[in-house]
Amino acid sequence: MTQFAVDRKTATIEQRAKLLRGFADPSRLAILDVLSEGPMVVHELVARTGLSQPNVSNHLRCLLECGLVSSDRNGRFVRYRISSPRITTLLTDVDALLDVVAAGVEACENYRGM
Amino acid sequence: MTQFAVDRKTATIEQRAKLLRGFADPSRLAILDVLSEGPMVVHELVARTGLSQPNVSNHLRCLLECGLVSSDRNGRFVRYRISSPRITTLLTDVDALLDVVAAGVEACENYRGM
DNA sequence: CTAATACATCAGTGAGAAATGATATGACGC
DNA sequence: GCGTCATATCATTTCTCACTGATGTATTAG
Repeated sequence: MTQFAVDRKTATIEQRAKLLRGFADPSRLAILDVLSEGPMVVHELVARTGLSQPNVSNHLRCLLECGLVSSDRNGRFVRYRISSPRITTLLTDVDALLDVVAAGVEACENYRGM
Repeated sequence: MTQFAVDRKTATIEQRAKLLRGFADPSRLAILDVLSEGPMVVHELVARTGLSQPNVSNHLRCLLECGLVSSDRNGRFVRYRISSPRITTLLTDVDALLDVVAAGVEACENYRGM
């Protein structure tokens, strides 16, 4: 039974990893952070994040395909917004966890140096 | 003020990305998933996850440095456990978000195929 | 003291994604 | 129609990380 439980969850572990990869990038986190203040068009996101325009567009496409943001076109402008409040909840919990493990994360040598 | 808020958060965006990278790997998620059932020694984790022993040790070191797990030695055995209930909360939120965006995540072509 | 077990570390390799620059599409003003 | 602005796509380069296999260290048994 325990073994079966592992097998059953293994299927969704790949999904979890894929979803978390969607979040685990400074550029996308910056975009989501700005979008948490409200819907915004692309050139505003470019200005607010300091990222290049193609870069922002690429990340937005990624976030859009994954369903993390939604968009609606108005003339030349495309406005993006966070698609679900559960995303905000998740990011809030990340910050809550960082309150506990921030020092350890800072010290962790395994990932690209900050 | 808004600009300052962005600057203030920019510092922690790197932390968030780094923390989320710690989660965004199938092997580490599998380890955390098994550990959510209770503390366990390394060779049990190896058996339960099907990963190689050096691989498990490497990921455990990563998780340990980041403060996501803690360990205590007992003779030849080292027992690992999840360090904070907030980690479980976070993983629960991931599953809750997947309930909404699972289809989009599946369809997303940007990351490594499953 | 020797061997075996449990775990950790290291170097090398390969896959994959992030950023950039150039370019393409699409909509509006003139 | 023409130029321009807003956004999207593409190709290339670079960098990073996950896995493997071999080896190192610690602890217990005999």
